Amino acid sequence: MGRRSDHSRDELLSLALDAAEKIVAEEGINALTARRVSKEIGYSVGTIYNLFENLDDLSLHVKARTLDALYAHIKGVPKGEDVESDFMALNKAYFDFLKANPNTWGSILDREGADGQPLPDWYLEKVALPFSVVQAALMPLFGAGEEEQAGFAARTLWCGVHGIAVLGMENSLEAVGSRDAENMAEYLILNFLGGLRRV
Amino acid sequence: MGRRSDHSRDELLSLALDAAEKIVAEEGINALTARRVSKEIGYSVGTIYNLFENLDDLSLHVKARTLDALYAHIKGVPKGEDVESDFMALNKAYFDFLKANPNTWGSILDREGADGQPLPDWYLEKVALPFSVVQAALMPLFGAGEEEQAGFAARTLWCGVHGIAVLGMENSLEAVGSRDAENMAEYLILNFLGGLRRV
DNA sequence: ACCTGAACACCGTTCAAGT
DNA sequence: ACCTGAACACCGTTCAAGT
Repeated sequence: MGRRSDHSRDELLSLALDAAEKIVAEEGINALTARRVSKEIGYSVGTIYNLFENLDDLSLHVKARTLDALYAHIKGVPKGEDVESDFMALNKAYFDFLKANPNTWGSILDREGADGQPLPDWYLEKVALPFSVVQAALMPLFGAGEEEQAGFAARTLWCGVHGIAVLGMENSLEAVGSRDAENMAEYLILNFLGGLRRV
Repeated sequence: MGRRSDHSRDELLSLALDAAEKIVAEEGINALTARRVSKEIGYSVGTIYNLFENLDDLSLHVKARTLDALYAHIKGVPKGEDVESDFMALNKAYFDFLKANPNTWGSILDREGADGQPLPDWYLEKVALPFSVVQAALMPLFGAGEEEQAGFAARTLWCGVHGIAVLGMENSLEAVGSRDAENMAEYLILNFLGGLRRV
């Protein structure tokens, strides 16, 4: 036994997260186990617990990577004058991302505190970033100084889109009578924007 | 060992589902295990597999009970002339139900086919019932013969509300900057209805 | 015909023991 | 200081053996 020093702590973290990300991408979140990751990187189980608090912590870091990738993917979406078209572009970028990462997505925003623990701050900040993109796209419908209201609208709208996306990417939208989640999301967005414009 | 005939098959099903429902209500879906249920009803693990295909099947039956209860809870909500107030009442009934059954709710509409299996028909029918209530409440905004379009709108809107509810009932709406899921749902509904009226 | 429980192949997590 | 792997207390699922 004993130290190996084959890898620095940072390298080990990278190795473990790469392996975990791959497992989730290929086989879904349920295939992610500490033992499996340890085997994949050629270290013992104990080492995983040296790197992460527990399995929840490990999976939180995998999700954080996905949030980073999502933010990178949507923040560059070009914007024009027309709020409606901007949102359609945003919606498309969002669904493109989900389709490219169906397993990795899934339960990103879902329950974390299986143990009732609140989510750590560094994670909450990552969750907030994609919402800030939506908020920015919504600002043309709000006056200067109404950022807070726009933020509320952004969270409302995108939680709704997320609900549709989650039910759509998993198979249960069939349960609900449609397989076209992306169209439903567009319909939700357009009517929501219509309602905002109506005032 | 051998048969005991203490209970008929139907009684056994009832006992098992009652026990399972209680476990989920008190400790969440993750506490539901075949061994635990068997212990609770005083039979061996094997008997659980005599009653249900597997743990997924058991949990699907628990969720089905929850859907029955939800439908019973919202189908009697009184309706007036005003679509907006009808929907506020519906929204309140929905959230009252979720608050009363936080653990039991959770992942009702979520991923079933962990194994990739499609959901069974008897379950899909139970999922559809609550949506039919929403569709009915939406009909004043649609012409006669537009049932299908109203159905699409109902699924869109309520998937959105569900998304907000799921993120709100679990703790992750804090991740999103608000703890008032019910208000967000109302805001989503009112603007969506506003958009529909705008045509 | 039903019910049991040992058996198999897994888990998450800990921690004494090694280098 | 790091890494190991046996140990503990669990899992889901199966199926020969009992009544």
